[in-house]
Amino acid sequence: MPIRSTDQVLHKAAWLYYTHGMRQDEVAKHLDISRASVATYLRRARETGIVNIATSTQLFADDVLARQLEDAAGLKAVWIVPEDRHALDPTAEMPVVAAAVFLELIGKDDRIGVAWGRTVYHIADVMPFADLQGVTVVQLCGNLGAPYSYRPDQCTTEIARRLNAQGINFYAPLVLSSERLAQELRQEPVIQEQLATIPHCTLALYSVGGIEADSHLVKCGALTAEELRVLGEAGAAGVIAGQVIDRDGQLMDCAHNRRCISADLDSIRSIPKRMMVVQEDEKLEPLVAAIKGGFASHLIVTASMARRLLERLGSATVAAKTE
Amino acid sequence: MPIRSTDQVLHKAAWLYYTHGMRQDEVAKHLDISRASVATYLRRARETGIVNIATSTQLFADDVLARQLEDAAGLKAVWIVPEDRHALDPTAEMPVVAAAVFLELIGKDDRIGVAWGRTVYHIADVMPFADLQGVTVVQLCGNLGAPYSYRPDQCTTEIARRLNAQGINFYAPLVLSSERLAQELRQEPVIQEQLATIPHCTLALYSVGGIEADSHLVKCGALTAEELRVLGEAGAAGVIAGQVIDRDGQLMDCAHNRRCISADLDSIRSIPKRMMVVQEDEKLEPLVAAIKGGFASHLIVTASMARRLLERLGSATVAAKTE
DNA sequence: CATGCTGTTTGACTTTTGTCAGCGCGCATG
DNA sequence: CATGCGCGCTGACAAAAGTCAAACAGCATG
Repeated sequence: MPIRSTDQVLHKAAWLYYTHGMRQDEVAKHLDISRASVATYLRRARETGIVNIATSTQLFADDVLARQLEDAAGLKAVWIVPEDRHALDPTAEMPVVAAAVFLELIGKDDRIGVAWGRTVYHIADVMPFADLQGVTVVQLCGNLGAPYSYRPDQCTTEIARRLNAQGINFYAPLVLSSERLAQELRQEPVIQEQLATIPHCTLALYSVGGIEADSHLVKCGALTAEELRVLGEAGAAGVIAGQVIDRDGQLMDCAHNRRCISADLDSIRSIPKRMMVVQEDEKLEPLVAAIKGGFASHLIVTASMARRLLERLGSATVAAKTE
Repeated sequence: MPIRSTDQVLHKAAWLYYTHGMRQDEVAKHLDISRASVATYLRRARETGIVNIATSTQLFADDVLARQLEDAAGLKAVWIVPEDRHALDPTAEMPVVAAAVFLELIGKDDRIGVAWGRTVYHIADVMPFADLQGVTVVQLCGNLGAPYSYRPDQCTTEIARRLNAQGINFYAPLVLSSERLAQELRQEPVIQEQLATIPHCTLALYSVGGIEADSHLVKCGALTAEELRVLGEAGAAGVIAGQVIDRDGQLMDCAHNRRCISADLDSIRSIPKRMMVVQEDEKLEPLVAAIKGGFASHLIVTASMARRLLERLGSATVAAKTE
């Protein structure tokens, strides 16, 4: 991206207006341009992330339910998207909340792992622009197209672009047709090096996939509905970064997983902040598995999902809580 | 601070207006209140930090001088406050820049050490309000009043208040009249525990003090001008968190330091992000000492100071030069 | 139970900001 | 060297946001 001479004046206008609280006409006088130009500059500054306007996500974290869920599931923080009738559409709201929380969780010079799926795609789509030079966004899983979404590499790239951060992709398919080929590809230095950096991430962003016939993996052609059904009978409960996990959140020992090029599950688990976002009501069981598997430290769900999850976990970990 | 019922509606108004981009009258309709109230709420939301409007400090980091200084002094990042005639008053500007940079450097759940001095006081004074629950602000040095400034504990408290963070103080004088008493006080559990948490800080904010007759320590009565003059002759070059350091940034072996209750210098050095802000033109030598001593990783200075520092460090590889 | 105090809400008014057609300048092109 | 094209700047107007006095509600107090 070329450095435009206007960037400097954009910055300066934004600084005087937002940080010093000058009025637009004062800024205009100071910079010796028309006020109309100042207005234009300020809009551009907001659009490009030179100026960042963030609303605290406290609103969504301020909930007894959130506290209870944190305790019951051993999570670091939970955000709840309300669903009462005069609230906004929760499905549309969730990615917005997720994007805001995500931005709050990012620190300077963080390395962030981004996985893939419908949810992540929607989050990328509403991600505000910011000026986070020094941040690196890395791709957590191999590539695969889907009718309605970006590919994983595009997802990573889009988020990096909006944050003005560095995006690091790797170009391998998510699934290969043979285990041998997958193994060999994983050994390739260019792939191996990339995967080796994942444990250095400080933050991960993903959802958990379901294992129904219309799940993301099936829609994208990574697996057939039939294959997934069989896996389900064998104990599969959800999908993390393209890999199938069982009800305890452990990697399934199956052909699909062996043919997959993606972040190693233990690497993901070792990332300090693991931000999981779940939109769909049907994903209770996958989410339970993901939590058991240690894939979430920060969780964003709807109120109804939170209640069901709490109930589900309450009976699962009866011994853990008193009072 | 009591939780007011209005906080919730404040949050909601801010969310709809800033995150969803609704107009004030739309928000008013949505919340069933008058537009004038929405305007009031939004101002309060900004004032209390529920909404955070931050301008990238890139403007001040985008400078060849900054890059050169980073290389020459081995610093992680440098911000330069310009001094050209049609810029704002650099003395007034520096604390504003420092506060903005400081906010950018803070991550969720960080522990921040704050020292004391005129500069830190000015920074606290222009610190924007933010909603950083989870952040902890700790006091780096013992207490001492000064005519024009807060005490160290008030400085810490003020910054914590503005960030909506937790402030942790310790109540001991900065200097005691006898070394024995200082030593005994340092052993006190309540003090010792506090000092022990300092190496867990992720970010420190301070300046470096000078050793002239009108330096901060003298003005506050911690030392007489004469005592400081003698220390200067013995090789003192600056002051870090109340403690006198020599030209290499090492703790001076002197009575004052032994009578001081403050963060151990090695603890300070072990903090990953050490943000040093220097306003005064006369502080070149103290700053050189502080940099040699490893007390800065992030530096904020004026353009002229940056130039002099660069020159000084260029020839610094030779021997120390007295003036 | 009236009284004064404090803090919130609102309608009406003022100020500030957003927008957009049109102008002017630089630059490539015939 | 004239011509036309693209782009950024501006003036004037419309829209939105800020402000304030007055009304009001809650609450402690004489």
